[in-house]
Amino acid sequence: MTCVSKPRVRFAPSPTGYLHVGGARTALFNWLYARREGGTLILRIEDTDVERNRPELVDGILDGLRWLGVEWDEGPYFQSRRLEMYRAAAEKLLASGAAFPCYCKPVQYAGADAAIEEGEEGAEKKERAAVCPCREMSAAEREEKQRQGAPWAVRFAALRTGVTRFDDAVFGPREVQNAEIEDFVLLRSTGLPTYQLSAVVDDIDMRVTHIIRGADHLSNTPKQAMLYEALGATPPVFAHVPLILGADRTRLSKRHGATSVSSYAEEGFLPEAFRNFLALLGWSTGTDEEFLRTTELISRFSLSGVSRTNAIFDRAKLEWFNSQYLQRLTVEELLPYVKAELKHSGLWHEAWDAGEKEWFAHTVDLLRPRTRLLTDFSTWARAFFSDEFDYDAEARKKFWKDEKIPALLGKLTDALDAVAEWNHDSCEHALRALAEKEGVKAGLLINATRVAIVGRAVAPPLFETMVALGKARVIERLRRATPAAAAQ
RNA sequence: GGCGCUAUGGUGCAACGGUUAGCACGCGGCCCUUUCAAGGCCGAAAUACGGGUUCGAUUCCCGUUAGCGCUACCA
Repeated sequence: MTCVSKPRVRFAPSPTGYLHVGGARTALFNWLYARREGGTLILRIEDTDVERNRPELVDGILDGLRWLGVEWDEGPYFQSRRLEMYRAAAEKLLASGAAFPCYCKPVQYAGADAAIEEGEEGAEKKERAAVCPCREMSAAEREEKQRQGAPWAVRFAALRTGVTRFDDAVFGPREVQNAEIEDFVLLRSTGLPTYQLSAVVDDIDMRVTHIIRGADHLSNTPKQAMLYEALGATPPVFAHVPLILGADRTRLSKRHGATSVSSYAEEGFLPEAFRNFLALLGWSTGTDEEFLRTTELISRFSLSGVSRTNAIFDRAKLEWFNSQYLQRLTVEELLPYVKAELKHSGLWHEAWDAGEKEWFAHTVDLLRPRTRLLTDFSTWARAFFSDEFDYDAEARKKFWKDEKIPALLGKLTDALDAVAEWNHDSCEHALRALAEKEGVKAGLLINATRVAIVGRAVAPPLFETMVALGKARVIERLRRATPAAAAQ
């Protein structure tokens, strides 16, 4: 038996924006793989683009990962603090002839294609020869350029013949004609490395064994394979995962609404539900199973189950997963999330963590079958946690329509006030007896009462609601609602 | 433009040469019912197109089309 060393994987975001769902899914796959294989997850911040880099966003990305439950074992490392390494690598390549100094002007790119399509004046995409002219420059010419102090970058001398191969755990063995690969830049004229260089140097230095990343990097992987070769290192296993697209099949962006992980946290999604949903975007167990808790996700995860087709982010399904978790978690598991939600909306009372702990757990349990998002606890279920709530206009219109309602509510108040032992059955008995005596259907009174005590048409079954609220509250709210009903 | 990847209902996934093409979300209907959910049952809905290979193609090969990606001194 050969002893296979534990895999080392990494998630390497660049701080040019928040943590979006695509990055989150990549991070999740890396984490699942590391946990499944008993390996190590490294977090690396790729902040080598001084133009687009926004250091203040790093904390947000870290927070997003923490919320997601993706825990890294090493890092975060910052590429901006490892610049010497990249320079040394570039010099090594320069010395070996695998790279050369380039004095060309940077080619215009940003938005060039789009600008041309829009018929923009003067927009022109400049074509660069696959082989940079500087590559053939004589030593004398170079000296001349150096003496003039011309800015220069380090460019990789891509192989011109033959093929470059690498294996992808998802897409299979790949083979690319070297003639297709251009002389790409390794070190900018500013001395900062490009992605190609810094990623490879770091992955070698950090002994990364599996690179699990978005399929947008698939086309550039041959370049990196060449770099590994030139640097005298063995390439790791590559595993490119399909991209996540918006409903219009284009790459997810701000236009598609919420795309940041933090926005889902704020909207009231449970991290575990989000993980379950995200894991199934581009991966499956190979069976029909879908409801997979995190421990199952970890034990079932495998690179061979990763799909090769881009997936569209379906919010409706995410919401379904959330409602499932809201219902299937144990109350104990759910409580901390509800507590955080109520705290966030200013409805939290410390007593619910002390003397009224049981009441709180019971109420959450009562409410949860009707919740889809955590925020439901502080929006439609507000009346269970606060005396300050309003009467929903639609609900009043629908259930306080009958002119007998105000009188009935008044009589019900008296009947309930007379109830000695406040429980489900005594409340039900009092209400049904009144309905029968008044010759109205119980449903009429039930629905009107629900609106009166919680302000809306949607709530758990009435008598359970009454017990949860307690006698004093119910009586007080009925007295408050009766005139409002009369005004209806 | 060049190079590459992909292609099963509206969406996410199954079926990895032989199934009445399965599951889930969403959608429609019914049941349950005290509102609204949840739950149960039923239903509509797919192998992009054209050629091969094969006794037999969703599955293998080629082409077309479409989508996406890369083609930057972005990552």
